[in-house]
This record gives sequence, structure tokens and C-alpha cells, in this order.
Amino acid sequence: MPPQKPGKDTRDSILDAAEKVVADLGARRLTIDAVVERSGFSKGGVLYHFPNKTALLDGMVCRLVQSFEGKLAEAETIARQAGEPVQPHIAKAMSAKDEHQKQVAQALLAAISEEPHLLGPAHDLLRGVDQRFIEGSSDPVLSQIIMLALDGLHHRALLGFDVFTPEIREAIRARLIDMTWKLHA
Amino acid sequence: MPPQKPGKDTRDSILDAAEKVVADLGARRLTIDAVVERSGFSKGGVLYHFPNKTALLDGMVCRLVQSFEGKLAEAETIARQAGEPVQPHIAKAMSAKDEHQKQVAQALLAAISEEPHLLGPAHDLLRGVDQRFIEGSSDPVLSQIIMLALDGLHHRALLGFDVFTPEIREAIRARLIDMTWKLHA
DNA sequence: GTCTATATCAAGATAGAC
DNA sequence: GTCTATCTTGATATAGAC
Repeated sequence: MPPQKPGKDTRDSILDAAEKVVADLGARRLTIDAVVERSGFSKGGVLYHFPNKTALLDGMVCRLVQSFEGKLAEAETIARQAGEPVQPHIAKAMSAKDEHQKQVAQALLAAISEEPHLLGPAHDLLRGVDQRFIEGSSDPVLSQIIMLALDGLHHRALLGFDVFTPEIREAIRARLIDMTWKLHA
Repeated sequence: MPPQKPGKDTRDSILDAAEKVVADLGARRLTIDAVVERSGFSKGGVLYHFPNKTALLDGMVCRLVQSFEGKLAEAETIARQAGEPVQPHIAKAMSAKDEHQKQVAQALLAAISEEPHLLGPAHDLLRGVDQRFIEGSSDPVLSQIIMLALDGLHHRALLGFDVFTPEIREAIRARLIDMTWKLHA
């Protein structure tokens, strides 16, 4: 018996490799061959799990969306249990400076440059977040602005423009979270 | 004597065609042949003006940066003449919903997916805007948040996620500009 | 499930006529 | 400055052995 479910594990390694390719070489050079090279598998092996390139891109977007949905659900559970509004927790989740943020950038970039329609699931996800972020707010326009600023952080990561020092970034993050609390004051 | 400078005119038509290709087919399918088809020129003609694809991408980014620099300079001149702070005028320029915004998205997307380093000039431009936006502000962190929200608007245009109704978009825009005025209160 | 080998094609680039 | 024709490569995808 293998140490982990072999199928899922291989799939994830391949997706990890794909993200690395995008990060290192750019979305244009996300080729099957480049993924093969980084993943350590052979071309046939990779194409067994993702029969064509579209499937690979779709896999990247779906993993991203699922992972993000998980974080959102977690944030909402915590908020509910604490009897607190959900917005600060969503803001925290979206601005967390973990590897996830780069992952978002690479997956979105790869998909949109090749097959924009694959962003559909991400699109739906964002609409849902928008909605939950705004509903129950005493100031919907400001809520939307906060959401846009959170988007802006991702935007800069996507373009490689995230030049904030950790201190400034943390100050921005803290302020945004603070602003969400005031939406309910 | 031709109606316009022929060289410049052809270059611009080609760049327009390139942007249309990105908008319609995605950055990945920004091929020389696709640009040739849309521009109406022949492959040889296009390659005379942009000897290779990198030159074409560079042309897209440079035209974008120059156009934006022009708008910024204009905003700053107006602010100076009126004896007003510059931030509200920069915010207005950045949030204007003209065709320019789509142009920005297409050019950046094409460049980053193919050759990220071509974004250098855009990177420098944004750093400059950031700096001018923050200096002289009574609340640098809030200034940066406003700038990030403006980025967020572009981000959504880039990903095709700009689903605001014109009314909501205008409300967001007005609020952002209003916030910049208060940075000097 | 993973591998090698190969067919096929799209796209970038060059050469040279007009 | 603009055109047609052609060369060459890089990348997707298939077939089939292990």
C-alpha cells in the first residue's frame, strides 16, 4: 500500500510543477514538456492525469477555487461561532501573505492567457465573496472598495508589482481589517 | 503628401489590431498571423514595423505607458493650476472608464504572459504614481489602500470580472475620489 | 500508471520581389 | 514600405510497450 493515495498525490505534484513553471518562466512557457521536466514524471505519465493542456489549466483553476472555498468556509464558521460579522474574517483570509497568494496569481495568469473561459469558476467564486462581503454592511460602497483593495493586493502579486516592505504590507492589511469592523459599528 | 505620418499611423493600427486579438482570443493567441489578419497588412508589412514578436509586445507596453504618462501629467498640471492636491486628479484619471482601461488590460496581459520582463516600464510608472500619491498625505496607509482599490478596478477588467453596473461603478469611483480629498483635510 | 517514440501542426522568422 | 513564399522549430497529442 502506497504512503498516500497515489493518484491524487501525482496530480498535485503535477499542478505544483505547473505553477512553478508559470512563476519562473511566464505563462506563455507553460508547456507540457516544461511541466514534465519539473514534475519528474514522463510526458506519458503527465498526460495520463491531464489528457490535454486544457485539462491541466482547468485543474489549476479548480484546485485554486477549491482551496479558496475551504478558507472562506473556515472564516465563516469561525465568525459564526464567535458571533462576529464575517467581513473581517474574509478580509483576513484574502490578505494572508502565504504561498497561496502566489498560487492564485500563477493559476489565474496561466488560465486567462490561454483559455479565458476557464476562469468561469473563479468568476463565480468572486461574485459570491463580493455578495457575502457586502450584504449586512452599513456602507456597501465602502465594503466594495475594501474588496477592491484586497483584489489590488492580488493584482500586484500577479504582475510582480508587490514591492511593499513586510511592515507596510502588514499596516495595510491591519487597516483594511480594521475598516471592515467599522462597517458594523 | 499623405494625410498623416504614414509610419506612425501604420504602427498604431498594428498595435490596435494586437489589442483586439488579445481581447477577442486571449493572450495566448496573440500571434503574428492573427495580428496580420486583423490589421489588414501582410506579414511582411507587420514585421517591417515590429521585426519580431518581442518588439510587438514592447510596443504595446510602451504605447500604454506613454499614454498613461500623458494623462498623469495632465492631471498634475490641472491640480497645480487650481492650487489643489494632486491625489483626487490622479484618482480620477485612474478610474476613468474609457477604452483606455481595456487597452491597459490587454497590453499588460499580453506582455506578462509572454515576457514578464517587458513590464519593466509599467512597473516603474506605477512606482512613481504610488510615490506621488502618498507623499504629502496625512494618512499614507489609507492613501495606499485607495491606490490598491484603483488597481483592483483594473484587476477586474484584466480578468473580465468587471461586473459592476454603471451606477455602482460610478458610486465607487466618486467615493474613492472623495476619500482622496479627505487626505488633506 | 508510467514510459518512449513519433506524427502533426501552429507559429516565429527569413529572403527577396515589387 | 509592403508583399508572397518558404524555412525551421517548438509544442500538442497519439500509439503502444512495459
